[in-house]
Amino acid sequence: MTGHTRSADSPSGTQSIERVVGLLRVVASRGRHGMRLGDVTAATGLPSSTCFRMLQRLESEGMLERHPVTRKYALGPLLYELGLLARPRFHLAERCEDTLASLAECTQDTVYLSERRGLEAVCSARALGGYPVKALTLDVGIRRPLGVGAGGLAILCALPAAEADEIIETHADRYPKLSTLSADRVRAAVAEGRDRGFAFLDAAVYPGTAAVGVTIPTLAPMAAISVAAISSRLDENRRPLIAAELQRHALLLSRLLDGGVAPAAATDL
Amino acid sequence: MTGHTRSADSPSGTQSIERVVGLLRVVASRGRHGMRLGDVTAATGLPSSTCFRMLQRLESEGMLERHPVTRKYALGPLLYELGLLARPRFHLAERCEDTLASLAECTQDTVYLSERRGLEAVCSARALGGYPVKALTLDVGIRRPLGVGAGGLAILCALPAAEADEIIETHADRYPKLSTLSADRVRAAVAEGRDRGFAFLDAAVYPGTAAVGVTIPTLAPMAAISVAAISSRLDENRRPLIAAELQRHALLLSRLLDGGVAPAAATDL
DNA sequence: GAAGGTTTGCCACATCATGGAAGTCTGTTG
DNA sequence: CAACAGACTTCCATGATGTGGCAAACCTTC
Repeated sequence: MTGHTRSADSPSGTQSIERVVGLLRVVASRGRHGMRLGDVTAATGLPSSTCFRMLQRLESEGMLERHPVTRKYALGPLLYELGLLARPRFHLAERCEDTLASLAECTQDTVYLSERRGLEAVCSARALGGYPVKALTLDVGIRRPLGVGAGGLAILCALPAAEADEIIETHADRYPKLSTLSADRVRAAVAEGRDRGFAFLDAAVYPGTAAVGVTIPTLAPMAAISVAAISSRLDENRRPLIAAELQRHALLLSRLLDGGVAPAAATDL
Repeated sequence: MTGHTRSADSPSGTQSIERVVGLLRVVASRGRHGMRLGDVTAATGLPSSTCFRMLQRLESEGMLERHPVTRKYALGPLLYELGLLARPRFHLAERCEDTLASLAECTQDTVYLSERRGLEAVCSARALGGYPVKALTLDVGIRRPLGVGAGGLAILCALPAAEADEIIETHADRYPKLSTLSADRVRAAVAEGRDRGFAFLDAAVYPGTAAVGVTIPTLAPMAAISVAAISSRLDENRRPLIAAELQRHALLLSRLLDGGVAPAAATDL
């Protein structure tokens, strides 16, 4: 129970569900790569035997799937199928599609849409630019602690300082595991981001890549868009230009969306 | 624990996971309609207090979502997001797309692809024909007991008689809840289907609609395609023609797929 | 206003998950 | 090739954890 610490209140007997969902989220955090048993135990802090048993059962139920040779666990077919039925009524990603594409076209780089989910951000859409060296650091669906990645960082920047700090503190031990970041570096990046007006990270997860992010104004601290590229394409000169373009498009999105506001995202906070 | 009875062996301590997944599957069986608490307790046989607690927690985790006014539970956003990452490597639906479309075009009616998952069939793809009155009895992602629906029925027909009987017996009490069928009627339909060479159901789930189904030869009893329409379009005259067309396309699919065989589907049986 | 369905709470009980430790399988290293 | 280390799997006694029965407050709905 490292990362996914949530609503302090465990209303009543349901530890097991919390754990199950936690496991799924942990596995999801690695995307389609999958994780070995050891990785999972490390990430969750659960004893390996407990972990193994649960993963095993989740696999036999089809929620997970394990590569026979690598022995890595990945999200399974049942989840895919359930997902087909779960398409939310308010589908932010869908409504942003065109704007993201436009941003990708004018920056030539990779554009991401991130939505806040509790203490994490989930990448819910992606658009590719034309530049031949692409920073595909993230797949659609991957969730990471707020602060890892420019989108999540922008969300932190938009949050009340106290809340942001609390979140960073909660994730303190996860940052180093997933990135070159530390709680301190995240705090610093948030502070800089607040001053500057946009979030920026260089080589946070993958060396040689960087990203700029801003929140979507009307969606307050719940959603952000970001542009990722190789570091050389986000140097001091180009960075502000990209940020301006991001802000322009974020504003466009705000207008586009102003009718309906996302009710979904309110999982818990 | 009505329907989703599975692998007799509960290897070890994991009842809770079995239950959780069972709940999700139950909710999924109603598609995006959602179910009230009462429906869920009825479908699972679990005491309402237990059921309520679990559903509540699943909701707070984002796995489920409940309509604030209807109070119906439906699959939640987290499942959608996890589903994005779980797209299986062997994506049968994707490979069948064109063939299904062709079948829809030549029959003018609705075409479904069903895959066996344990004791159920999941609808994994759909193609619409041009005829203006469409039988959209099924959404992609919905899973139902084998025997409800022409696709699942065709799979039963392709199974060894003993196994099919066992499955039907297992579902005996679910059939009446989901359809106008009974275990006996399913058994009869399977027998007829075996003789006839294709599965046929009329007014099984929705009055006035009917469907014809056949399995995909090389995918043995794991996948089927079916055509659904209003009953009047599937009378004694047209039915064999449709069946022939189905068989032709099933054969096409077999050829198309013969390279790779579905390794995934082996959840459990 | 009565009837059904839902939500909360309570609590004794035993089931069920737990996790330490021991066994087995890798594939890695000397 | 042998022996090791690390990761994976199994086993089992223990007690924490979820369970489900009951009943009371609550809403809707008919």
